[in-house]
Amino acid sequence: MANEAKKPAQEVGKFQAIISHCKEYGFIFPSSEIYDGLQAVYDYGQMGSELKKNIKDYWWKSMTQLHDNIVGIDAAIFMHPTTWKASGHVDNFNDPMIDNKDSKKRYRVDHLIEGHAELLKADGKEKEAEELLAAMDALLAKDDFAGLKQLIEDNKMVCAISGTCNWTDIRQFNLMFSTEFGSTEASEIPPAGGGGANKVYLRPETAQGIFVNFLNVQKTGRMKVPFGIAQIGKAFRNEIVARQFIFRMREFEQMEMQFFIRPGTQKEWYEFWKAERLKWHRSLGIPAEKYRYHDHIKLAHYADAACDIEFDFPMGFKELEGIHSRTDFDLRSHQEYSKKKQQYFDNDIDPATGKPYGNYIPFVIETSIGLDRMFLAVLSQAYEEQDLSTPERPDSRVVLKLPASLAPIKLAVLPLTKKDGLPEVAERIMSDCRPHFRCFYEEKDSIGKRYRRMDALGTPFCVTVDHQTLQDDTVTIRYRDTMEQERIPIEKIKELVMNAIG
RNA sequence: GCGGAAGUAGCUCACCUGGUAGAGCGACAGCUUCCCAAGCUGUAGGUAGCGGGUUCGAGUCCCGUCUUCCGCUCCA
Repeated sequence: MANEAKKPAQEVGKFQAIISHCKEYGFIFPSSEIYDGLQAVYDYGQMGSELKKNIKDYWWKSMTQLHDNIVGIDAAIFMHPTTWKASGHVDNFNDPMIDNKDSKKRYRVDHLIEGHAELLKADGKEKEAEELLAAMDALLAKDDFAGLKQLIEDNKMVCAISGTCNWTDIRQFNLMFSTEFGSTEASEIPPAGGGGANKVYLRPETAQGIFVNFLNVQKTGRMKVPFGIAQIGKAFRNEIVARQFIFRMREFEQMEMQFFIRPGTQKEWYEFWKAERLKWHRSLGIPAEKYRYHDHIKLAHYADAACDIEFDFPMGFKELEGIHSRTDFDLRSHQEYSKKKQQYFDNDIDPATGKPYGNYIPFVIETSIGLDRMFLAVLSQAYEEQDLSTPERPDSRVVLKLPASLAPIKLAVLPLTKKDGLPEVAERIMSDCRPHFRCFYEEKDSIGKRYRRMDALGTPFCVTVDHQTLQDDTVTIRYRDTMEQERIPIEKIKELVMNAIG
């Protein structure tokens, strides 16, 4: 990843301010806060859960409703343990680590040993290098950490920084959280199919729920390639360093879509979804310069092309969404492990041969966006501290310029005073609008104070009922972003808000 | 994981050299106010992160621990 210039202190301050704002106005709370919190876990509050849900709905609708060839599913978080063998998560993401006690530098054990093997080769000791790597593979396969440490010490492998051979014991870094399946602990009952048979994982990505249901959906939905399956759901990953608020959490939510295509067409579909996804982001009205692509050079084990859509967060440009060309890796792997064919029969005529394309394992283009990251992107883009001071007196406001379609509350209904029959009129407006979108009624405090409170929550519209309303059935509508207001008939309110929220 | 800083009311902070906690904002109830916060009255809210030690007495000194933030490291 390209190195970013450090954000100025002002931006760091803005990030802090956003975090505080989130807590103070009921968007996001630290998990289990009364017990000092749980590292890298957060709860969404009364406002945050609305905003989050609106982002979800916006994505879901644009993916499924607006694409005839994409359907949604909601797969379970628990999956058969073999799923994660097939996906490569068990083998590829369980990295034994070792620390040098002098330099405090941490290494992946395999990287350390492979590095040493390279040195041997450079010395012309090809045979020794091969033997070393073979010994490592054998020990890794057995999870023999003591043996691996012995191997490192026997070969006098030293830390590049400290130059010493003073190592800690080897520890395992587990990407996935695991738990016990069944009501009895594993130790009390004999494992059904070998050791650890009762161990299940909390899924580290939602994608596998889609892959294992590929044929279910294709057949029951009579889907024809190319088609997509979308899913929104929780995923869980142990993070080495989990920080930066909701940007990197241990429990997070993904919005993924796997698009199944004819082999050989992956390049064009990859480009298609790359462009399509950026279009989606821009449709929210966020400026284009806040986004950029970042192509991956080093690819994950399942991909033949990958890029991120990065967003200019308060702490710099960071990954928001990934678009990956996953080849047929996942379906092919599931076919091998499950012994169930994961093929699709394509009846379309191949112009090259004049015959149907026939049976094949589809290739896959994945779009995967972090819902929590999207939340943070939307919020940090919307957050603004404004200085409204006049020569007479200082004044300021905090406003969330959220897209109206995403705002937790769409309309505030405010009687100018709480007597003279104004609340009764306001209540009528509430009853009229409540079924259609989220409204908020407030009669306490001065009108200005109420406007500012709504600004802080990102409410795009406030209507105020005053004495003139009693005469001519009009109200003042006040716009959040411009703070301008105008007079409109009561019967126009609903229509105006509905148009704005799409 | 390493280094640095910080943890006192919902928020921002004060209490200097140890004597059983204060302010502003916010919240709530009311008054006032007829269109953009900080007008008036009243009320609620803290065993000073947690544990231990020193002391007649600790928010204040010492040790430990947890959490958060900043930097470095690491990372799919």
